[in-house]
This record gives sequence, structure tokens and C-alpha cells, in this order.
Amino acid sequence: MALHDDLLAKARAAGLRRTKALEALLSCLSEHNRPMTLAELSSCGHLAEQCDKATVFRLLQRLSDKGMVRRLGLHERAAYFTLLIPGIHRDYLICTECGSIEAIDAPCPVHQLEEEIRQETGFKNLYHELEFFGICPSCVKE
Amino acid sequence: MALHDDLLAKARAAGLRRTKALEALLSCLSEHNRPMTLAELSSCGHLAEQCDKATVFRLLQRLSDKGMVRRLGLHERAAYFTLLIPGIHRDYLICTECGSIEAIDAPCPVHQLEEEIRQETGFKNLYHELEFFGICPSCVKE
DNA sequence: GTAATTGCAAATACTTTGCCACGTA
DNA sequence: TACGTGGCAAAGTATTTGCAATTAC
Repeated sequence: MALHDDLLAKARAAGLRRTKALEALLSCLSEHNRPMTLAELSSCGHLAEQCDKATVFRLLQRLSDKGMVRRLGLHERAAYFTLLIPGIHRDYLICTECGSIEAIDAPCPVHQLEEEIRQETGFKNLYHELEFFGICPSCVKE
Repeated sequence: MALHDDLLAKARAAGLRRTKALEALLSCLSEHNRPMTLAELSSCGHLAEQCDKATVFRLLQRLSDKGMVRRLGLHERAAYFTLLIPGIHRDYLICTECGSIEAIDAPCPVHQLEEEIRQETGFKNLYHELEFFGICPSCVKE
């Protein structure tokens, strides 16, 4: 809940208005703490009752512009969205059969390389995405 | 050229027929040596003149089933396809402005973690995707 | 009051499939 | 000949936009 309030304050500071849709979206994202598709989000809890999918889409777009949300590829046809929280980086383990997504808590081994790339290439705003794909134990059984 | 022949032989061994479309597609993929979208591929060289987009799509599908091609997310709306060559793994550096994609030649720092995940989680067929995103020097200038 | 935000519906983008003709083995 | 493959056109899925009505500030 503290996280939700925090995010809301940040969004307000970034110039977004405090609307029901915004609150519901931030709640949904912060409760689930994993990348979610637009379809998932807009059928989740209060968002389903109160908001159109287009609204959720535009909110995600704005939050993404403000650097509060990131859009991920993740292999599926649909895009995934996840909260971007300063100081927190997550890599994911994804089952290619059932589509389950879990965060990996091991320290990310890529920062060193990222730093080298930043310096050698002159890219700005550098960040990375790392995903592991495979077949999870319960899908293997079947 | 050796690569092209190699791939063709492999595809034949996997049960695909030798058709002009297959040859053109393998040429295109092996010449460019980077992930390409369906749209790019089907408007590339001989493929443009000779093949329908649906054909290219189905070829990519078959090659993907046979483990010769991998489909990548890469952030854009369109899917990317890349050759999967045993013993070769590539990570990418992608400009979020102009969409350019280049392979990173530094050794991939993830294998160790991948091994740990394989052992701890019991995932099968594990592989990973690592992409760096940022704004390339020439886009920064503008 | 003013400008941002929303809902609805329509447009777009990309992918995927059906069906029959065709080419490879 | 038989079956994988190809072309064309249509359907499917996900995203994005236009516009008038509404709401936050």
C-alpha cells in the first residue's frame, strides 16, 4: 500500500491527474509485481469495471513516457508492462508452454557488461532486458 | 555461402523440401546475420519477387519447429526471427529511436546463471535472451 | 473555465489460416 | 502419384487513434 501511494505521488508529480483509472492501474501493477499484458490489466479488479481498454493503454503510455513503466517484449504476441522502480531490476524466467512468468532473484550478472557498452558505444539511457525461456517442471510432466 | 549450403542441408535433413522460397529465405537470413522481421524478410531480395508473405511466414514457422530459427520479441510490435546456429549465441544492442540492431561480440556473461537456473528450477530446454536498449549516438545528436 | 482524461467506435498493424493449385521427391 | 508447399484472400488478434463528453484542477 505504501508502494501504491508512492507511485501515485510520483505520477502526480509527473503531471498526471489523479483519476480512478490511474489509481486502479497503479494498484493492479503494484499488487501483482510482475509484467502484465494490456488485456490482463484491463480485466483486472477495478479496472475491468471502471475503465475502457483504451484508457488503460493510454495510461500505460503516459507512465511509460514518464519512466514509471516499461514495456517488454517477452516473446508473446502481446506486449507486457511492468513497473519501473528505481534501484530495482528484475530478470525473468518464462515457460514457453504455459506462459508463466516469474522473477529471478539472483543478482543480475549483466551490469558490468552494460557499463562497458555504455562507455564503448556512447549509447544513452542504456538498460537491458534479460529473460530465460524454457519448459517448466509441471509442463514437462505432461 | 558455406553457411547457406550448410543450412540448406540441415533443413533438408529435417524433412523440408528444397524450394526456391526456402533457399531465398536461408540466403537472406544468413547474409544479414541479424534478427529480421517478417516484413523485412519478405521484401528482401529474391523473396520479394518470388514469395508471398504467408509463405515466408510458414517457412519461418517450420524452421522454428525444427530448431533452426528462433523468434524474438525485441520490443517492437513486429516479431523478429534469427538463425539459430549451434555453438553461437548472440546478444543485441538496440536503439529505441531508430530501431537499429547490432550484435554484441563480448562474451555473454549469463551462462553461469543459466546453469544455476537449470539445476535449481528443473526447467528444460533452457535458453536466454539478452538485449540492451538505449539511444545510439547518431540519434542522440538529433 | 481550461486542459487533461475518458469511453466508444473505428482504423491500423501484424499475424495466422483456408483452400485449392502446384512442385518436389 | 502423393504429399509437402505456395499463392491469394480472408479472418483473427493486438494495438492505436479520432472525437465528443466528462472530469480534475
